[in-house]
Amino acid sequence: MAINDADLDYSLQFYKRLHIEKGEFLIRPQQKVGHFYFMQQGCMCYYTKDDSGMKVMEFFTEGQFFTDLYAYISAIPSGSYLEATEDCMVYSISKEDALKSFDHSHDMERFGRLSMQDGFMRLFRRNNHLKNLSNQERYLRLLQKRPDLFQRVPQYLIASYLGLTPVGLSKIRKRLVAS
Amino acid sequence: MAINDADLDYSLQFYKRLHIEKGEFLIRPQQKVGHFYFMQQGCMCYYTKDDSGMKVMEFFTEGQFFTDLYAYISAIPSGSYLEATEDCMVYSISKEDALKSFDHSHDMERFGRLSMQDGFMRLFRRNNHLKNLSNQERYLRLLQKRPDLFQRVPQYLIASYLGLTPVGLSKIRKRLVAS
DNA sequence: TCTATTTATTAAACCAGTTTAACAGGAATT
DNA sequence: AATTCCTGTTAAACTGGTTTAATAAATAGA
Repeated sequence: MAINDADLDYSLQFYKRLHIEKGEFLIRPQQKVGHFYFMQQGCMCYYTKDDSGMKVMEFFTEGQFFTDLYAYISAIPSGSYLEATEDCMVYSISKEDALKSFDHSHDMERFGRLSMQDGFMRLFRRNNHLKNLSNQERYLRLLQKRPDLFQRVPQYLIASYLGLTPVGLSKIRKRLVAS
Repeated sequence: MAINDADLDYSLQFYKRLHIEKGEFLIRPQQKVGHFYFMQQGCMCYYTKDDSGMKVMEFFTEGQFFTDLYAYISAIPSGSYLEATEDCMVYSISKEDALKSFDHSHDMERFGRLSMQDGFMRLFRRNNHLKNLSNQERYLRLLQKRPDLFQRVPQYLIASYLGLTPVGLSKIRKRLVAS
C-alpha cells in the first residue's frame, strides 16, 4: 500500500537501531512489552517455558516485523522469552511513537490495520496447520517453507516448534529416509 | 473506544438483518467471502472438512463479530463451512461498505484496527492453549469459559473443536468423574 | 590439543489418544 | 406404538508419540 512521503518520514524518525548478541534476550517473562521490532539481520526465538519445559512458538528472521504481540497489544506483562539464537541487528519503535504515527496520519493508521491483518493471517494459517496436519506433514512443510531454519537453529528447537520432543522428531526423520 | 455519532450512524446504515435456519450455511467451500457478520441470536459452527473428516475451528454465539476472516481478508475463496447449529439472527455488512466506513472516518478505521487486534488476541490465546495445555485441561477450560456450548451443541462437535474424537472426549470425561 | 558441553540418535517401556465395532438411550417420523 | 436416526458410551486392538537412559558425534573453551 502507498503511504505519502511526509507521513512515512514522520514515522521513520522514531525507529532506533539495536544490536543483540546470541543468547541475549529482548523480552523475558514479567516484562512489559512496549516496542515493536523489525529484524534486519539475525534470528530470534520466541518461546514460553513452564514446569514441563520450553515451547517454541515462532522464529523471527530477516525482513520480519515482530514482538510479543499479545503482551504488546494487551499491555499485560509478557509470559514469554524472545531470545537471539544468533547475533542480531534490529530496528525498534516504541508503542508510544507507533501510536503517534497512527494519530498523525490516516495512511499510517491503515498501515497498522493491514499489518495486524497480516499477522492475523499468518497465525491463522499456523493454527490451521496445527489442527489439520500430522506432525510429519508439518515437518515436511517447514522443511520446504523455511529451509534456512534447519541450517541456523538446533533441531531440538525445531522439534519444539513442531510440538514434538527431540526424540519424536528424530523418529519422524528416520521414518522418512527409510521410505 | 469512542466513535463520534455521525460516523457511527454512517456505518450502521449499511448493516442488514439476516435469518439463517438450523442446518443452513452462511459460507461453503469455494465461495468468496464478502461479508462480515454480527451474531444477534443463535449459534454457528465454523469448520473444515477433508477426507479425514470435519475439524471444528470455532463456535460463534450471541454478541460476537465473525466471518471466515481468512477468506474475507485474503479474498481467496473459502475452504470452510459456516453452518447454523440453531436458528440464527445475524447482522451483515459487505466488505465494500465496511471499507467505505473506514475511508469515511479515521475513528472507524481505528475501530477496524482494534477489532482486528481483538480477533488476533483471541486466536493467539487459542493457539497458545493448543500448544501448551493437555486435552483434559482444554476440556475443563472450555467447560468453564463457555458452559452454554455444552447445552446447545452436540458433544462430537465439541470433541472436534478440542482436537479429539468423540470416543476420546468420552474417555476424558469418564476419567474425570472417576477422580 | 584435550576436555567439557551441547546436540542428535537409538532402544525399551510406556501411555494417551485413535479406530472399529457393538450397544443403549432419546428424539423425531411414520 | 413402532421405526429410524442421532448421539454418547464402552471395549479391544492398535499407533504415534513420550520418557528415560545410554551412546555417539559435533562444537566450543581452556
